[in-house]
Amino acid sequence: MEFDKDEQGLYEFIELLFFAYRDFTAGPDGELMAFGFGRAHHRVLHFVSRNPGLMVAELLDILRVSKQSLNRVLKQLIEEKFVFQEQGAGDRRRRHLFLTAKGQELADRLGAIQFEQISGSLKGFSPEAYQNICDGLLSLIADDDQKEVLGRFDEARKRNRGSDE
Amino acid sequence: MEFDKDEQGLYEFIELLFFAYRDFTAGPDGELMAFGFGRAHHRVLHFVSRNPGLMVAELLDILRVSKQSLNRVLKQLIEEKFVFQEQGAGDRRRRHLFLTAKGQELADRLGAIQFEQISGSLKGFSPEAYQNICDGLLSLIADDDQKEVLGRFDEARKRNRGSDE
DNA sequence: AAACAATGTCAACATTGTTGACGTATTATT
DNA sequence: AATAATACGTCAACAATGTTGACATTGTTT
Repeated sequence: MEFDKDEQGLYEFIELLFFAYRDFTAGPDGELMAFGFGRAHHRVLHFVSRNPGLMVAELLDILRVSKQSLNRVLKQLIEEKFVFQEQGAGDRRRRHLFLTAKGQELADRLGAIQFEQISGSLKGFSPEAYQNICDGLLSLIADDDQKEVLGRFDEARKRNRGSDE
Repeated sequence: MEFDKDEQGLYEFIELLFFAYRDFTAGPDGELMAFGFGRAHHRVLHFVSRNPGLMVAELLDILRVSKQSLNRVLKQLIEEKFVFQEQGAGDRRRRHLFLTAKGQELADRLGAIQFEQISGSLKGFSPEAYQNICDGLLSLIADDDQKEVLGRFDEARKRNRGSDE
């Protein structure tokens, strides 16, 4: 049996996604503006925080923006010492990205804001319902990208195994 | 019983929402570019299509942008005859927005692209799981806005009752 | 008449995206 | 060793979309 795909319902789904994303991303804006940063900076902080040692090329693939566009915000984050680079051990062309203590602190603060939003919104949902939501969002991601996303989830979980629990 | 709110899971949720929105909104871009339009134009076409007779002030509240920003794209859509205005019957200061035949055609084409994306992604989900996803997205919307969103859903359903079925 | 409301408009500017061209290390290939 | 390819950085110009501030128009309310 399948979900009900009447036109009304699909239009409502589109709008729900729009409004949810609108309200969800608006949360950390205040904190970011205090540093003269925007959402582009937030995205970099987030993904470097979650994937320490991330290469520029990988970040470009995640964000799907041009390297010039990324470089503009990355440069600021490096100059202002929120992010630093390390030359690759094997291949020294590669630059691995990490957060400084200052960068990690900001990333964590932004994460905490979003944690509260999500927790507040989804409290009252059963684990099964929550799992359905996650599965649904994953399915909305382009097929080719789903593996990459899940792969990074695994790596992050491996990385944080033992240190958190 | 509640959903599992460990840090890993919440970070993953944030990223799922980011990637889902990224891939979902990218779909209609090609079609839009053919007309020299962008996502801002798409949003106007979508909400006017769904809420014929919508006023400018309401559209501003939906999109959460400045009137100057909205006016720029709205002006183009009106000049190029995708949208037209009608003076309010009671209060003649108000401008009610409607799509022309050309505008409706484009809006429908963009809608069809997104319908396919969603249907393709969510086929295989049970109606219950689908309902969980919709409920979850709704909950992510700011409390004050949820009523407005649901109110417009109701109006749209009333408007289309009888004409579709 | 005066105040208020809904909309439109002009101008200046910020953020974030784009493309094109070029430079610099570093690594891989021939 | 020479050449090509890779990973990254950078300069410049430009486009889309957001912002604020100021002001005009028109219509409604008091």
